[in-house]
Amino acid sequence: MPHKSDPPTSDAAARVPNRRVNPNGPVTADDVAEIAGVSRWTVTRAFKMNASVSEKTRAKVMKAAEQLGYVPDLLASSLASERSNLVAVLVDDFNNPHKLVMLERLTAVMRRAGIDTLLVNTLGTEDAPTALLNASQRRVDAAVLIGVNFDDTILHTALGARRVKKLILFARASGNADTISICVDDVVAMRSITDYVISRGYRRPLFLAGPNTGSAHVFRKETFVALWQERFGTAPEVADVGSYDPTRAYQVVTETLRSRPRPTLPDVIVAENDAMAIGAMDAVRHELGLSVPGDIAITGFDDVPLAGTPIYDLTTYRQPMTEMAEALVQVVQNQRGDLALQAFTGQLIPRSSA
Amino acid sequence: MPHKSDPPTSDAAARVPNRRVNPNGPVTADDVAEIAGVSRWTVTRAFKMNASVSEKTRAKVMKAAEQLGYVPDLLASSLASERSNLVAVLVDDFNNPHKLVMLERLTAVMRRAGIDTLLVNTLGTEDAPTALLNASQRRVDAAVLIGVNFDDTILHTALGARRVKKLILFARASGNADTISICVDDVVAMRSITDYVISRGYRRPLFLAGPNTGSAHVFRKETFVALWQERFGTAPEVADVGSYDPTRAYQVVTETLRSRPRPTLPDVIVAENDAMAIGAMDAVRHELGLSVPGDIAITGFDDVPLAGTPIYDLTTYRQPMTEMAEALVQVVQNQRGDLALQAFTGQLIPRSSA
DNA sequence: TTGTAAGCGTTATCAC
DNA sequence: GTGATAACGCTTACAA
Repeated sequence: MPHKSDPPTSDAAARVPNRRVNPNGPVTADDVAEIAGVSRWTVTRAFKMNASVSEKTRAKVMKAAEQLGYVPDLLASSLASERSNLVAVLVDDFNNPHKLVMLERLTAVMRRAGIDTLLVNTLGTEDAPTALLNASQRRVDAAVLIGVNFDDTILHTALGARRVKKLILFARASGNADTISICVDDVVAMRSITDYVISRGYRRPLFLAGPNTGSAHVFRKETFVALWQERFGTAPEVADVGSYDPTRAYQVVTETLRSRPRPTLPDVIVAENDAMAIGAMDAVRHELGLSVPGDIAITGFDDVPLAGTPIYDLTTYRQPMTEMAEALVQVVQNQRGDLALQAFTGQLIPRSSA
Repeated sequence: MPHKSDPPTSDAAARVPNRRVNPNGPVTADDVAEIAGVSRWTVTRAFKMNASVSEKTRAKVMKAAEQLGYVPDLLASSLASERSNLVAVLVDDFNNPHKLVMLERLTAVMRRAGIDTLLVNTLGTEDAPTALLNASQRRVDAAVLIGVNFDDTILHTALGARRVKKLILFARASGNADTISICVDDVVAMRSITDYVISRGYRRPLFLAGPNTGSAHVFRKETFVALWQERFGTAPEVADVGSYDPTRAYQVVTETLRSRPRPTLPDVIVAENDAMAIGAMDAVRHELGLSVPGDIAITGFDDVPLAGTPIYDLTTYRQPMTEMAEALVQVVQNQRGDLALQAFTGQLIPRSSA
């Protein structure tokens, strides 16, 4: 046993297991074990919820731990076990303020569940697979995509034999059957928006569509068009903005409507999300000199903070973020792994813009 | 040597080091080493930048790694070494859209430097110490505070003997000498805003102040008041909003100015940040029915995306986020650890609001 | 330049 | 309910 031969160290105590050489170093479970007079494993158990430890022993351990300032090392724990309690959240679009709302809910709910968040900026669409690989190197329990331009087919290919255990689309439906998706039911949501718009008497809608991504798609445009067609027999006008950028929406609305005779203007703009709705409203007021909703009404989707301000007061649709985040936690913790798609129902928030 | 006695496994090969028992498990450096015909340590070296490996050996290793789909395990690496290349970013205020800009810059710059971001939602001010402790359990190389309500004195106390190696305040000055702070020089910034306001002929300012936090303070109000006093011999009017909330700013501006005779109204509102400036502008237009800048001009601070839109077109001050993020990386990587305070200079962005 | 042996601080397994 | 021992996959120190 060559590795058991006499070490060159002068101090024999340095070789004795369960004895700290450097009393100033980080406190480990061994230190606590020694003080508490139990084994290291018992210390570990005391820090777990469902472990079989007698209350007496646990109290003894906790006292020693507090005394020493011991807290379990999550890194060592992750290495030794199958779970890291770490989830990567990949974001590729930091322009939409709704991302901040999502991040807030996600981090709050996950932290309460003992899950930490690795925030990964994909630095542009092309980089997403690399970002995912990077996250996998930290052994995340799951990777959550809350961006818009991800193509989960590409991601799956890129992942290949990698060890990202779960790939979850958040607030976005997936065309890919083996990708878990947690989102609102776009059909239900658009139906309630469409019903509202119709009930308010609007008859010349302009639908403002966002980016047309591959599989991580929202089905809002398709749904609205289908419902309108079904109801009135005519297809509604659609303008493609191409991205969820309010500035682009501003430009597209301006270009689309600027030189039109008044009677041919839409009476309502139905935007795929609030960011575009806000850009559209700015354009209607600022560039076209028209009033909202007097001349043109507007609806959005997401209920970003700005939508609730008196300036915009936007009629929109709110997704149940907390519920969705809680579902995500359950999926990560394997309490709901069977469901590939989880569709939630949000609520219409009627305000004065439409 | 009891632990070296015959194992119950039927296959003797399972006991031989450097040989995989389960060929389907995760690929380790040992696997690559075997294929490449080198030692595990050489494989590790090949994946480091400044390691002393011959190009030939490295090529051999990389080929084997690619073939096996090997990537280094950052968790194991962190456990074994002193560096985790992981930085915790603590946020306690997800309402300010500027946070999204900061997060974008921070994550982008850090990721390019090989540093991953742990996003920690402090769930309210009281929870900050717990959040920090939580981050320390992941052995982060540094904790960055980009919130506004942190009191780094409390944090320091709470930290005590914990192993958060560095505590860094980002975009916020510190009153605490042993806390590193990376931010713009508020005095320089406010001087350029004040000079601009004065040069445009405004003489009846209203300063809109944010929360008055303990040590993680901004010195914008103090600076503006001092400069104005110095220049005109009179103290400018100040209204305390108490938080960086546009809705609060909206209310405060409305209440403060609503019933005032026109000649006593301010001719310019200098807000401590864009969020408040935007709320103020909405109030001036919507509640007071006045025009900007015709009746009342407005300036902000941060240059959030919304500030650049035609509706607000806000005169503001832009912080050099990328530079600041790069400085942060250098601090984290110990290339600048000597500096306690790093003050950057941003630039005034003149627009039509003032 | 490359290899060997001993950790890093947990968890897993299986005894007692 | 509790304890001993071997992983987990890498880095450090030192030897070759």
